Amino acid sequence: MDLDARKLGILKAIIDEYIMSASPVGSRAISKHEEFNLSSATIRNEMADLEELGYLEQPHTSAGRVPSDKAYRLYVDQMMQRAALSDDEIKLIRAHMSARLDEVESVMKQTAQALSAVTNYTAMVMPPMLAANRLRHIQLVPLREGRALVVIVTTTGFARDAIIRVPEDIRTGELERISRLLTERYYDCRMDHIGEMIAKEMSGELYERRAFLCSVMEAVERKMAPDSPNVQLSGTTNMLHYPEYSDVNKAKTFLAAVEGRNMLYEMLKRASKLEFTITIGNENEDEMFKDCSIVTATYQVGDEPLGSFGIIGPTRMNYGKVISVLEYMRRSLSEMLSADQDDD
Amino acid sequence: MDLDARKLGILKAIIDEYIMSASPVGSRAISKHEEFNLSSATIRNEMADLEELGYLEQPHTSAGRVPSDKAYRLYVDQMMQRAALSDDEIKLIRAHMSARLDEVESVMKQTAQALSAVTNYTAMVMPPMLAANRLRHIQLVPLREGRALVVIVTTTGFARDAIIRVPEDIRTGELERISRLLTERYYDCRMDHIGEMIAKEMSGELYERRAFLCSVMEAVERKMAPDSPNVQLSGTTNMLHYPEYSDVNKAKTFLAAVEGRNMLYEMLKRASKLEFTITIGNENEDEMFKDCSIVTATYQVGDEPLGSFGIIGPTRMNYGKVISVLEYMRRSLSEMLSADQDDD
DNA sequence: GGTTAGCACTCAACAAAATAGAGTGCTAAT
DNA sequence: ATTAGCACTCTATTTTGTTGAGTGCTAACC
Repeated sequence: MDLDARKLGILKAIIDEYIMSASPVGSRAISKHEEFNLSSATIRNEMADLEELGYLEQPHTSAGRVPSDKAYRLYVDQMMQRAALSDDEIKLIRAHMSARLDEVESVMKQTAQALSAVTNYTAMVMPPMLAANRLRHIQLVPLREGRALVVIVTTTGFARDAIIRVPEDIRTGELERISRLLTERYYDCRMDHIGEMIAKEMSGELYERRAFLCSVMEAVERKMAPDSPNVQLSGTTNMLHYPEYSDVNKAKTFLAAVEGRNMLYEMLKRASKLEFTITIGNENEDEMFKDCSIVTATYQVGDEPLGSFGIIGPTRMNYGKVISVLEYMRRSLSEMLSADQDDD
Repeated sequence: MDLDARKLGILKAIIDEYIMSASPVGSRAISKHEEFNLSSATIRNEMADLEELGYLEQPHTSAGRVPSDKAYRLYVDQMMQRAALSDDEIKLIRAHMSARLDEVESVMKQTAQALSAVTNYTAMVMPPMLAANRLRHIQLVPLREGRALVVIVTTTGFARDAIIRVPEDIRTGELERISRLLTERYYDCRMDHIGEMIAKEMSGELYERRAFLCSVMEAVERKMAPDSPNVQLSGTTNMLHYPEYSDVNKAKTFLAAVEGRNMLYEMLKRASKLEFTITIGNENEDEMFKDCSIVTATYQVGDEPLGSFGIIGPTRMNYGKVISVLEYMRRSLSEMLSADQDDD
């Protein structure tokens, strides 16, 4: 007994139906599909086979069938068709993204909002990893005694700042000189290489201040790396619409898992190595997400992946739509970041 | 019939009991309090009176009584005693605040987390309004054609940046000169006065660039103002622990209201004019929060209020504890911001 | 007068029993 | 290979009964 075309068709019909309705699909419902033109009894036999093959599950005898994770995997890999975005959906996304986008953080926020609004699932967006960006400007600003603010600007217009300690023997004037020297020397260098380069620096004024400069770069690097609390979340409560979460406890568990953000951050970081990922139910390592599916995409400038973003929903998720939306967003986000970041 | 001492005592007992148990309080439960030494029948009579006076409500005949918003108001104004923080609670707060606090945003985040962890309600923290801060340094950094990044640092060590448009006729060198001029001229001026001052500027190089400088200051001012998405939220899911929200729909409504943040932001902004505010149930203008109570406090540097933060919980909230916690946080936050913001 | 015991009454909450309906698996006929 | 038919299973829903906490009122009590 193997998966012939008819079984595949029936399986797809069941999955499509279940994604819509969220309740077990019976043989009668499928037998009504005209393209099969089979009686419910025949469908029943096929369903029994599909169950034996591990693609369907029965919540209890006398209930319809529910697709297994294995079935969703097959569906995603082979049978699913992408759902092109409707004009309304594109309009909805545009509406969310139309506000001023002069700051990366707000782009991330709006992206998350747009994603959750179109899909009705939970969206997460990881801010760009700036390691591959290049230095444009570095400025040390003296504050009160023994403290200074370091501001870094990259060629793509991202700025980060951090408060640092300044050794006693550095006078105010020198900070300005160091700023100029650093900017000059490391202009257009990859951010993640500068620290190393300074450590190796062998000559001139910079050499003498090496220890201080290393502490500066350490602070900067800490700020360049996106960290878990910076993951933008939106639509966490969307999940409460779905019958899967009509039980308050399930909802609580989900929301708590998501609120922590750490897991999500780890997942997104891992996912940023691939253009797209789809992880279904049990494929998720994390116990909390065993009955969720997570779809992610990566955004980039040129060939350099900057970060990733994704959707969390029930395994019974509208994969076709979600993937289309992510694809659309991936493109527009990448465009937005590599082209202008206008201020109005 | 008026509120004599005995009625007041009974009312307080009922409120205290209801805050603990969340279920309607019956006459027998109160008659067991030794300090009254009255039979349940007498209590029943008193309860009937209290109901007539509007302090108690009955979910249905044959259920106990539940305090009304009016009762909570009386309780908060006159009968409540503050609950001093236990050592454990202080330890818990410290644990949340001990991580590196080199960035204001992370202080806000941690404050929110600490608040929600100690109180088990939902916490919100509004970032500081920097209007009253004074300028330390301003730097214009050229990016690609026609764009620059402006970075502002205040005496208290806050930094903000924004991308701005630069007119064609300004050469790169001039940006540097303008930076120096601005820093020199407006050093130690209140942030919210600089824009005005520039507009009035009548002489020298700055006069010629007035239009450009105004656009710079406009961008800066936009960034200085905290906005609704920057309100830090924590413990939104805490509410799901309480029986008030065991119904998924109630939970959904609450979470949706809170996720928007706009309302919260508006409330916090209004509240930042007062040291403390307590708003109970119906006193909340917003329909969504008609069965919540909101307690806020303001943090400041010197006499200047910077922003405020607060707790949202069921009207049946442990007011004494919440107020103590907010008082503690208000003090430590104000200290933290006016003293050092160390980087380690 | 205030206080209290006593009692009939109310009502939500829970549990047990009855019913309906959707769906299955199997068998025998086509 | 397909299908009609039927007995069977099991959940979900409705119905009915039961319990217990709590009330309001009255009449007795101090």
